[in-house]
Amino acid sequence: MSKILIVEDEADIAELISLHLSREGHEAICIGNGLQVMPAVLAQQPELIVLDIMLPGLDGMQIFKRLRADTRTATIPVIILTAKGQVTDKIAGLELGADDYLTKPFSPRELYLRISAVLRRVKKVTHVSEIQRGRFMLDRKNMKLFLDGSPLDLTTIEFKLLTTLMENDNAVHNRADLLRDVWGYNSDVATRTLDTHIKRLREKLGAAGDHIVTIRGTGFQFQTELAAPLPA
Amino acid sequence: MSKILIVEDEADIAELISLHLSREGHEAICIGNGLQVMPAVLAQQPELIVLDIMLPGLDGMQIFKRLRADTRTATIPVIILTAKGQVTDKIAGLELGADDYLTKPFSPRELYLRISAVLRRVKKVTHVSEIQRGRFMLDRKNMKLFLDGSPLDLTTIEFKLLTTLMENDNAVHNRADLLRDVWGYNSDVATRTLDTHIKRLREKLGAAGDHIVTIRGTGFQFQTELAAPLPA
DNA sequence: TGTCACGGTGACGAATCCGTCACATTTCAT
DNA sequence: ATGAAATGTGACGGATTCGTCACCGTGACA
Repeated sequence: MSKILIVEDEADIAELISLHLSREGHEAICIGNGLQVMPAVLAQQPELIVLDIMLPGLDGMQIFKRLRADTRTATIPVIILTAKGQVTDKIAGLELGADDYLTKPFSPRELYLRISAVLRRVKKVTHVSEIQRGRFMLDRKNMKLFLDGSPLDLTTIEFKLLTTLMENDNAVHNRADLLRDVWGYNSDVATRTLDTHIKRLREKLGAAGDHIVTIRGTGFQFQTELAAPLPA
Repeated sequence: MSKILIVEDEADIAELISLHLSREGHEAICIGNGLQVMPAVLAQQPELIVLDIMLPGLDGMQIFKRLRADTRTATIPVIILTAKGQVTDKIAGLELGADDYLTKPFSPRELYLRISAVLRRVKKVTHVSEIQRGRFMLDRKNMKLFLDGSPLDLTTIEFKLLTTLMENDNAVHNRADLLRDVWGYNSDVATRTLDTHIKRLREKLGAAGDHIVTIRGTGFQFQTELAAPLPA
């Protein structure tokens, strides 16, 4: 969850991006490309700026330069949007100062991924390809799961579901979130499908399936450390 | 130059390996197969472990499992040595977690080559879940490929194959390496299966399939930037 | 130019995967 | 205790995936 400022003149594009980002859990603020950008940045203190650089007017480049020149804003990461075919030397030179850039048309999903990448880089949160949770080890790179050191085959969906649960272990994942994270938001899969896959996962995990806990009325949870059963 | 820990009971073999490795510019440390392995690993922090798994006693397997179970050592690549004819189910199950294995007798040269291969592979591991290569963007986390910003569905194997090629783009991947990296060592898939999947990949990539280049007699290569066709 | 090995391609059958449904079981509020 | 809602479970069929094979095209080399 990060606050992101979108500087974009085309209202529909801005809205599309904004919608997508908020759906992914970010806070998106949109403003047009103009003189009011700097004040907005100072007021909002966004963690990242998406800047559409309208090349004809070069306004975007001016803004970008000013952002970099001002001590208060110089460290805010910027992702630059530019129309296709305008990846000129001007951009190429400028790009060195930007954290990333994207040419239109692009998918909102891709922008989101770039944003995630930049934020992760900036926050210095290294993304590890293996995640360890108690007896479990998830090897994302090879799509393998190890339980107590021995490998276990999962299907694509099972792996993704378990990964989602384990990334935030001991947290409650509600059904809607899980469906969105695993299947994507526009998927029309039935909510019961989730139950089926949970069941299949538990089956494959054997006794360790206990780690997947049902939160009735809400969703599911991966408990790395199981609560000890109460003594009788 | 990498620090390599050799766990081997037979002193002459250990010495042979050690000698050869140091001659090739590595730092080799030898210890016997026993309880002191884990402490040694933690103390030395080797970049790779060569583990002789004395099957009769199963000690090696215990050690290997412990290595994989411990967060501090789970990511250290391990090459397993085993006597010929002991490639049993036990090994087969275990092998999935190892990075490579070699049956005795073997030539020091071969071991060195395997070590180099593993180190090369491991060191190239980007801890970023998205990798960008020209017009392509691989999203490992979501197993998606973006071509010029639009998403493209790949199957598990296709994704893994392409990932392997793209991680070391512009390098030649020979058939044996690809088969091992994508399918695992013990897989008995025919070499032609690789061709079929290459074909399927190219198909899905459409015109951009050109980026997958055949190196006749050797293997395949992913070229991020295509060489411009010579003018007539 | 002819030969042959290597890689490209289309097809096919088996296996797996996956979404859905119906029914069973559990949980919770009343 | 009872009924409704949520979840567990087994089964089914369609879709996808995958490995293999036979045949074809092509490049390398003599």
